[in-house]
Amino acid sequence: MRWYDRERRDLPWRRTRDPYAIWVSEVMLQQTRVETVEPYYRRFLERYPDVSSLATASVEEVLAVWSGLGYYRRARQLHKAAAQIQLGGDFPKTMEELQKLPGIGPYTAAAISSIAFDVPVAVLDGNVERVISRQQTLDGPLRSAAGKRALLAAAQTWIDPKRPGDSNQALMELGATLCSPRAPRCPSCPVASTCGALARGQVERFPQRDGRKAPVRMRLAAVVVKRRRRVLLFRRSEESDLLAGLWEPPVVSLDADEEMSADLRRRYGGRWHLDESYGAFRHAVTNKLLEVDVRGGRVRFTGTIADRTEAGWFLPEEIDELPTSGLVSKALRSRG
DNA sequence: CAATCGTGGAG
DNA sequence: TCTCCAAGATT
Repeated sequence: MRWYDRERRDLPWRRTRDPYAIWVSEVMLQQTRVETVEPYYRRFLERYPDVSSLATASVEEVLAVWSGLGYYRRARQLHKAAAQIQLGGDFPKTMEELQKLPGIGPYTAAAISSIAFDVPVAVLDGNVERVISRQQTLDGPLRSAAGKRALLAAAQTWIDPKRPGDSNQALMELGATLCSPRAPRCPSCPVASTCGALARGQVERFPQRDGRKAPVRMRLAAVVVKRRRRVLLFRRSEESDLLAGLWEPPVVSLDADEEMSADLRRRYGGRWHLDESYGAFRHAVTNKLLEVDVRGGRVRFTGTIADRTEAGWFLPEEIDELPTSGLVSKALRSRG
């Protein structure tokens, strides 16, 4: 705690104890770095300063403000939960109440509960997992339920009942700034003298890495079509597993040839041209549309335009108000 | 339990 | 350029 009081970063969500603000920050911080979250947090709270303003906004607008932050389900759930909170009256305080809200799991519930309401419950996030597993030399299967329980129990012993929120944040701060996954700064660590992994000279071996599946690589080309300052965008279907409901320019897979059956490739080849009306590519000869369905990394051909999503032409300043992915919002904003 | 959801920075 | 993975939740 002495180390934290001395070294803690001055972050916007550490300047408030408003449960709503803490909640927003915690959801944004899920799997997302502090530096990335900061500007989004400021913008979000400016636009939606309280539960009521968020609850009455449209999902579309909330998604637009969220554009570029990723994991868009979080924005939908935040919006949905705001409505639930407003109906319930008081802001939920306990782990149990908080976890009933969409988008709030064990970590976020403990974080809000301890930081905003002084409830002495430990959080278990990636940082705490790493710090504890190193300090206690817990090399077991961290992914298992039993492993999580052991870590949580250990984390709980670090909680200062007088300052639950700060002790949680201290552990996370340690993991984020010194006890990093790679190249940890052990010489500066306040608990170095008690660290089991350091004593063994095996800090970077903790926690045990889990075998990760190789990602599917896709080469995609986004085509920016401009006509009198306006840019062509189309809207992904709400049912899409990926970037559902978000706007984007026409996108085609550069690996389409590999996905095409040998037969189709022989007969139709790659003579596609952009169909501006539908934001897809139409084959020069067959008049078929090339629809890019990113689900499963597969490209499909469709013969109809019936299931095309909405399309439109937008001015650069209008794009800010649309729900888009980071690729679109950042690229189009910076390059017009 | 394991897969899935976006994006960006560090090493 | 490439790998790893971050203040996780959900199914």
